[in-house]
Amino acid sequence: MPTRTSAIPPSPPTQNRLLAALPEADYQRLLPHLESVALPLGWAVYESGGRMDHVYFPTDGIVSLLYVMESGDSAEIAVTGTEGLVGISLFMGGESTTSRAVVQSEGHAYRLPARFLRAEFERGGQLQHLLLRFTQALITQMSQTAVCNRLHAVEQQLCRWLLLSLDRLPTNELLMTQELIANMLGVRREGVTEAAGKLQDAGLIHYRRGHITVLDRPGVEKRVCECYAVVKREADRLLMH
Amino acid sequence: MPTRTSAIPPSPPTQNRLLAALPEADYQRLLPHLESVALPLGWAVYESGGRMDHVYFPTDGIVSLLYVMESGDSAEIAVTGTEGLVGISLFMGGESTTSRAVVQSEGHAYRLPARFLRAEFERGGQLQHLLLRFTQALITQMSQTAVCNRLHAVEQQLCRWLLLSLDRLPTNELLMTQELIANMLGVRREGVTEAAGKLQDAGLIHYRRGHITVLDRPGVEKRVCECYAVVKREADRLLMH
DNA sequence: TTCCCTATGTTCGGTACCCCGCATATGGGT
DNA sequence: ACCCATATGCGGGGTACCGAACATAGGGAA
Repeated sequence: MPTRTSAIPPSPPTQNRLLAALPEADYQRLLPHLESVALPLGWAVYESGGRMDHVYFPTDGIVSLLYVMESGDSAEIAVTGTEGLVGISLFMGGESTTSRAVVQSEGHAYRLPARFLRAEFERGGQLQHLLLRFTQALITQMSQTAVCNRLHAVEQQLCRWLLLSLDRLPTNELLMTQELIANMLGVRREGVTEAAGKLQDAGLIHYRRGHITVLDRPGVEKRVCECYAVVKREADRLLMH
Repeated sequence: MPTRTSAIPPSPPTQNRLLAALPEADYQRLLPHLESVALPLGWAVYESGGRMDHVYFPTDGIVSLLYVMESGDSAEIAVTGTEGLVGISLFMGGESTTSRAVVQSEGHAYRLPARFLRAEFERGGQLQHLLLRFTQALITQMSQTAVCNRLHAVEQQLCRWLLLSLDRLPTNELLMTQELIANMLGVRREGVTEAAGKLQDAGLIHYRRGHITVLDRPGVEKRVCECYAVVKREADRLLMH
């Protein structure tokens, strides 16, 4: 998994919005320490409770934060793409988290050694500011996931998931099986099949064996619960630079 | 609601574990700016999206963070007591959050003006460190709430809720109606009645009109899902001073 | 003490989702 | 071009929870 090279070519660090928002001086200080890495589909950027040596700033692709129960059941907690980073516990002070980070859509990232990030964070400037605001956006996403999991139907959650994914991709096509989506949403695969079938019947999406294409985004937005808008609006507010 | 004084007498600031963990110099600097306030049952410490002027460090009582949907349905996202504070968005940089903070069990807090907290946070010392570690513990709690809401039965969630509340109270008795618990858990009141009935039949708890007493805590711990232990362990790890 | 508000108990039908098993078919690899 | 791993479709039976409506009873206020 880690050796295979990705089909998508690497991008400059500034394609990550956090890195792009840094003042030039800060950016130049980080630059020599940024290492380009591929994010192959399915790769676990970090495991639950595991030691973390780097933070990852994606320049494309999507990383899911999810929790895996003892039983093997899992559920997604939040997603990150180019708007953020993976590894907040390194500057939050915990060194590890209870969740797992898995590449949901392949891409690339620039990674920074933990001690270096911490040193920069301690300076307390714009980088710290940006990282904390991103963390708050992530908190909003987690909160809304909790609420949505409790109160909304699978079909609405699928819509939310599709839109959150689309927001982090250059195309309107996702490479993703219904089985994997089920793992993310924490429901049975058949539940996803049924919900996706309804959306397809309504002409909103089209899917075939591991590919999902959103044909009518406004239509999906009409079916999604308010959770999507809450997360989106808050992310825009907090990450607007 | 805000004018009624609480039945419980105030406590020194150091009864809040974050304040107690501060180095003496930092604590002395904060002390003149700490203002004692009552946390009456049901009071909204802050509203969703509302302006926040203070952070609150509880010395007793419990504050719930919850989200209220457009429909009026609500669900709890996390709880805080003496181990933490209410108002993380003030130092995270967002100034407001999408959730609401409500006093679930009456008590007291010391509050600190926002600008003062920010100034102290910018110093980057132990206070910053403590606040960020607490925030990560809160993130763990939110994540686990999301997972638990998706995968576990109401009875298990009730057990989790009872234990998280007990951990923040000096007694084993909660003043709380089933209706309010239902709002927290995001389920119908009848669902709580049924789950609580089972626990009472098993001799684990006893309840009467707005009072719940946990008689057999180990018994409740045997019925709870793993979510409680995950949250507890992570909180202990992160907040151990 | 009495009254009445409100917390709790109970029931009924409906539905969304689960669990299990198996059928079908797609499309990448050889 | 073929094969086969695997993605998707479909069914039946079960259960947990919902929604609404109503009965009962506890206990604070007068």
